[in-house]
Amino acid sequence: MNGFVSSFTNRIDRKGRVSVPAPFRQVLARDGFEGLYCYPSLDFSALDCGGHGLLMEIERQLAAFTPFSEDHDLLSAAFYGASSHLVMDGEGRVALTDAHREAAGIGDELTFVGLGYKFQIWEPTRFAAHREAAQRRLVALRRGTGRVADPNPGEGAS
Amino acid sequence: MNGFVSSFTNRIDRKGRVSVPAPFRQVLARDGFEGLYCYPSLDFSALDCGGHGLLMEIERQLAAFTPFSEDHDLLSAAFYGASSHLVMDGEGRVALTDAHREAAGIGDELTFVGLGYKFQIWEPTRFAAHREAAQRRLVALRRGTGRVADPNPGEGAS
DNA sequence: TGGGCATTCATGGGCGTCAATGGAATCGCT
DNA sequence: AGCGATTCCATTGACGCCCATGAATGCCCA
Repeated sequence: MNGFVSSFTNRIDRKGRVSVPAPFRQVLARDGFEGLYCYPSLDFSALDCGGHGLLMEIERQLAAFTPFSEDHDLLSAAFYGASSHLVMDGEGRVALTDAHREAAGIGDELTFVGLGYKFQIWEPTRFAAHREAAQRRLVALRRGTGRVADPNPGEGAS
Repeated sequence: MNGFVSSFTNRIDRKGRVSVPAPFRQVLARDGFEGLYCYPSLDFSALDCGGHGLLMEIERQLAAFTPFSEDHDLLSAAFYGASSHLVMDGEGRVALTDAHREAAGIGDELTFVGLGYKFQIWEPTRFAAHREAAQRRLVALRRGTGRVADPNPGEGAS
């Protein structure tokens, strides 16, 4: 297991800096990525972040379109154009761009959320709502497949 | 037999630590997992815990969705985002996160419940109720299916 | 077979280290 | 020199690591 796991909430100081959680820094270091790759999510009001693993995944997606085609260039613009390469200071902090902070509706606090091959940055309140939605969706999906027999279908969940 | 079996109730000290039952530690050691993987159950107000076996099960489920799809990110958030990799100290203790303790309604005591390939962590009172419900349902199921001819259908089980 | 001994475990606490955070100092560019 | 941006240092709180205690269990031997 060497992906991004768990979630952490950190504060942004008045200079716009925020500490990247130490476990995530370790994953990035193992990944060999200097700093942090980051762009607004296409699906949520959050930021997608990662290192080489994420970049490779993006390129893999782009490879599905013929180079120099209009679609390819459009996608490239969407990904690369809106993304930035954040560098960490000696203490492992980064400064988000204003555009990114706006895109995610972030004030003076944010939540790092591990998603395995990448992680997301959320405004904490929005993430709380998002997580609930995610769990409901997961339960619905699993009920649909009926893969796992539930020993106690009547009892409440959290 | 090398799964998680039986249940144990331990106390949480004022530093938030709790001893993982020695038998469970041995199972994890045999599994080769350093520490303990843990996330809130989707069905109950409890925590699901385990080692490599549990992680592989999660990855297997996520693999059914293409990366970057909305569902994939949702599921990742529900699993990885809500989970944590707890490391044990020299005495085999772990510290639950506040979020996890809240999710399971845990105060200063908790119950480890072996489920074979994984185990759960419950607030002791809630688990007592859960176990009763489970037994009632088991009896009902057996009556309904009539799977094995029961010479004494009126008497209780176990 | 009963008592004593050794070991394992759960639990409590002290202490050093690291991470998160805040602020000062320095550098670079104009 | 002025201003923003980057680098460096200080504080504080959390966490990991270590040792002590005490209870319970299993083992050995008389």
